[in-house]
Amino acid sequence: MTSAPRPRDAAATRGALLRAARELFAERGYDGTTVRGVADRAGVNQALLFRYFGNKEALFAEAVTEQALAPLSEGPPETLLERILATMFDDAPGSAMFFAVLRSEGRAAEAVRTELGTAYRAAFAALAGTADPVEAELRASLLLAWLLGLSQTRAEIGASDAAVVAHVLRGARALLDG
Amino acid sequence: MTSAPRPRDAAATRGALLRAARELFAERGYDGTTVRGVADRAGVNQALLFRYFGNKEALFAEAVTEQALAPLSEGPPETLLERILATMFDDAPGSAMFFAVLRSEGRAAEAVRTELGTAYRAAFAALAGTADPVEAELRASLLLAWLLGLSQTRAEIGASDAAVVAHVLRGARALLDG
DNA sequence: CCCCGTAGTAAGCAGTCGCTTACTACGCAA
DNA sequence: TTGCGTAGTAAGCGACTGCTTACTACGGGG
Repeated sequence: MTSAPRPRDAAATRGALLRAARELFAERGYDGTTVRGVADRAGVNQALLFRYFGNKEALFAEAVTEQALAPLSEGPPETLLERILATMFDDAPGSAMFFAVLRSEGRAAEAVRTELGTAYRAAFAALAGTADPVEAELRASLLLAWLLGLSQTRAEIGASDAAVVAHVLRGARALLDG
Repeated sequence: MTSAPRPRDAAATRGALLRAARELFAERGYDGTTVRGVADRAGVNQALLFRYFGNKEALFAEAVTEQALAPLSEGPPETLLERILATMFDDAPGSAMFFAVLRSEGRAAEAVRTELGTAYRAAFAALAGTADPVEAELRASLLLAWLLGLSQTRAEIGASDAAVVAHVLRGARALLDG
């Protein structure tokens, strides 16, 4: 019952590891994700994970950063919030990547976290209805906090996704406009 | 350099463990807190922690539940939000107990988390400006999510606490009133 | 055909986790 | 004074963590 060895395809193996890592990091955050878990889900020997990525932290950065930044450049800034909310209530594996990063505590994921946080804060600040940049950034920070909290309590909100999205959109608009 | 043995005072030892546990759980959440860390901070042998509380989960429940529910009965409902925000930006150790609970992931802390979440959701729902109970609970859930997110990103919000509190109070009012 | 770079594997190391066990020693009651 | 319940201690168990090492075996270039 010993499984057949993996085909010798380094690129495919790397890709499988990245995909598995995205799913698990999104699901459980940094600390809650295990390198053994990633390797198992990818069907890849654990040692290969370290050969290709060096360590868990580097795997996290590579697996997560690009995809988490994607919504920023995937459409017009005015629809950023809608698109984020859509991925948040999307059940596709690894879709809520952005939130997995923010949720990941510990020093390990901190670099990625501040990078992401800064980028999104700037994007939201640009949407704020004020000329004062300090005020704009504050409003953006508050919105970011809200999104983070929503992503974490989403399972316990006993309302339809559509209703939640509608409320959040309205509240966010009010928040950004002061 | 062996330290003197602890005086034989079970109640004091138990109390020291509870205090240390509250500080660490508030600081690092459930998973991030170690029973060894709690025992060390309390200056108590690790085995005593298990004698008095059974296991980590029971220690968490006993240390945290009562204190986290305190704001609900400490003043009039209309000032609940103000009081929560005050403790959130209070630097006293273990003051943000409520948020430590919500932040703690994993099945272990789940019982306490849902208990707390339910209680606070009900309290906020009662403050909502709508007769529809479903709508009220939805607004309460969204507010709860916001508070959770704020407690986690508070360190990265580069504005004065007073400004944040003012914004949140205003936003929360708008959210609850629809 | 053989050699060697490299993809893949199996096993295990050191450290940490929650938790347990076996023990010492204090202090009150008989 | 002796006995016993219990507060406190030291050590370690098994499981799990991130990571490493020593190895096998595939496959293209000389």
